[in-house]
Amino acid sequence: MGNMNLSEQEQIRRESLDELRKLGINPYPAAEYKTNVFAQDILDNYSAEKNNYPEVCLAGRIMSRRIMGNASFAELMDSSGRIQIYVRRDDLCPGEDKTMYNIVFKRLLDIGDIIGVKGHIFVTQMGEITVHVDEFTVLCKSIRPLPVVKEKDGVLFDAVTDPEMRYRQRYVDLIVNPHVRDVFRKRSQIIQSMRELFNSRGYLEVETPILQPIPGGAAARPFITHHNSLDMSLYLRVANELYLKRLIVGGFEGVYEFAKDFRNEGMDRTHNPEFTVMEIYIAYKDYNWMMTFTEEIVKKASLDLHGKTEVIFGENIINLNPPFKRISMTDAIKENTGIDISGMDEAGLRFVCDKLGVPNTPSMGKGKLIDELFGAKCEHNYIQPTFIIDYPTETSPLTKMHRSKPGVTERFELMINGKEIANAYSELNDPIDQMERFQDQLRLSEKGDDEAMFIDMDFIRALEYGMPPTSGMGIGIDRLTMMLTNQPSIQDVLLFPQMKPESQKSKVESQKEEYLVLGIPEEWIDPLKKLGFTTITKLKEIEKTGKLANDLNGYNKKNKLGISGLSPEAVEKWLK
RNA sequence: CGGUUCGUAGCUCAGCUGGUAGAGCACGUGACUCUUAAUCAUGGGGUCGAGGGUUCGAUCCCCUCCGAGCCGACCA
Repeated sequence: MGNMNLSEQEQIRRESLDELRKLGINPYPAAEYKTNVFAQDILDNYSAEKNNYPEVCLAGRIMSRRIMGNASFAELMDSSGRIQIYVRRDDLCPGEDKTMYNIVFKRLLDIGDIIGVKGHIFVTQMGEITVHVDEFTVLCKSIRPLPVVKEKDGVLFDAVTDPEMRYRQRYVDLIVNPHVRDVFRKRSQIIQSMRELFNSRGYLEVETPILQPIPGGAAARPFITHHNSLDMSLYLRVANELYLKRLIVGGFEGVYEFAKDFRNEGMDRTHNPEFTVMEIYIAYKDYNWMMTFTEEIVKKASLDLHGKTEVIFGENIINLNPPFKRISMTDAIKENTGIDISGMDEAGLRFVCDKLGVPNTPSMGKGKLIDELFGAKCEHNYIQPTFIIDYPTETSPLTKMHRSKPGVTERFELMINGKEIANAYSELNDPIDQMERFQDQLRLSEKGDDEAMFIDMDFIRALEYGMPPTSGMGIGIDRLTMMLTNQPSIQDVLLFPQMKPESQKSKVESQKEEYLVLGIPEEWIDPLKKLGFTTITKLKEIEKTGKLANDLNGYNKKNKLGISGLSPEAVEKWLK
């Protein structure tokens, strides 16, 4: 008896699994399978004259099959790519016993199965480099049918594009959409490129706490968790900034961390609750130096990835060749709105916001209003890389005051494609100023700003011992990857983007006897279950017996079951 | 959180004014020793996202819920 919950194809594959075992073939062998080549190597380097691949051994997943009488073709996909294989019955089975071809290869293997093959290379009449298989080994039987994607002349047929399937079952996405694997290889290359640069400068890669007693370093709603033995709340970090600066206090010249941060905010095309940021802090530097360094980081990443500094993003071509434009926030607002806000007080700024239709609330102070203005009217216009510099003091509580301009701080954000990619400061190292800024944040919080920062007294204590002048920078790895791989959604650069859980269907079913007891004829039990009445409880809930009789008769007719018809009265008796 | 579109076979999708669903691929069986979106013949496969309402009858109309996408709000 097959399992009711399995599809026909799944049942057939499980039967194949059993048959393999009966033939003495372990469908999930334990032993190492030694390969000596990847598919792409062969395709790139094979030469018929040199016969440079006399004996190959490779392993991969069967992606397509073209079965003929006594010889077949299939495609094998390994981590490098796909290669065609050719299996001929009399080569595979030189003796009398043709089981391995006739039964195992033709009948028991399926698309999705993983096998290893040994053989030699030849070129078909159609000119395709192909592995002529002398021997194959079953390495893993797949019992769930894989979506079949076909391709001709570069055009895909039946490609899996449903985002829900792609993100929930990323493993399937990675199997059937090779370009997806490529995006994640590039993501890794970007991180590698940055790490190489930092290490070559002698900066130290470190790890700092993810579970923090105070969620400092950024203004964002945190996730809260609980530590049982300490019996205290802990927060998942929203940033690692304050810990990295403690390490600069401790005497390291430069420290960096590729960090997962967590923010309990909304999700959209550029936001995921957990995301990756690279933060770096370097002693004796300022934000001007850091701008140049940031240019170098971005340029190198692009060169390492593409060999050039121009990248295509959507409809735009972005030029990542330094120097990038630098413009102060005030000038940016002037450039985009024609309004010069320099020297304006809170009331003046609020008037400007209202005039331009920028939403604002009474709890917003000067800095916040400027920020809103920039976010609503300017940010999206900076497609080419642009450093926006000199942010208002109020919204930059960890940043040093500007050396000459009053009311602003030495801070920059790098905008590319209208989105923030990086954020950096000349770090505030005056402990008394820092304490006052924290207290300002506390006052904002009391005024109703739920994004204001917490006060971290231990961080103040560290600054009191003295932190050298330092510049720090954080760069959003997800967004940088999006930009460099031309992906419009953050979900496309995260292997496992956050999703709501799938609802689990209950699989409880009533037994046959329970139906019989009610006087339901045996032949009607299956139709009842098929119509959704998998439990007696569900059946008892029905009120219109006429409809049920109608449904059952309809099912009988449709499926040509040949059961004699039911009257509504008979059905009514079951449910009395 | 609001607006909007969507959810049908393993996959990609049709489905008319409401009458219990079709195709291609995939799968089963048979044929075929260079195929490649293999081909030819033939067959099976569906609680039409879940629940409720209207109706003699709902994949279709109405309501609620679940999940997804897009747009907006929020997220400096």
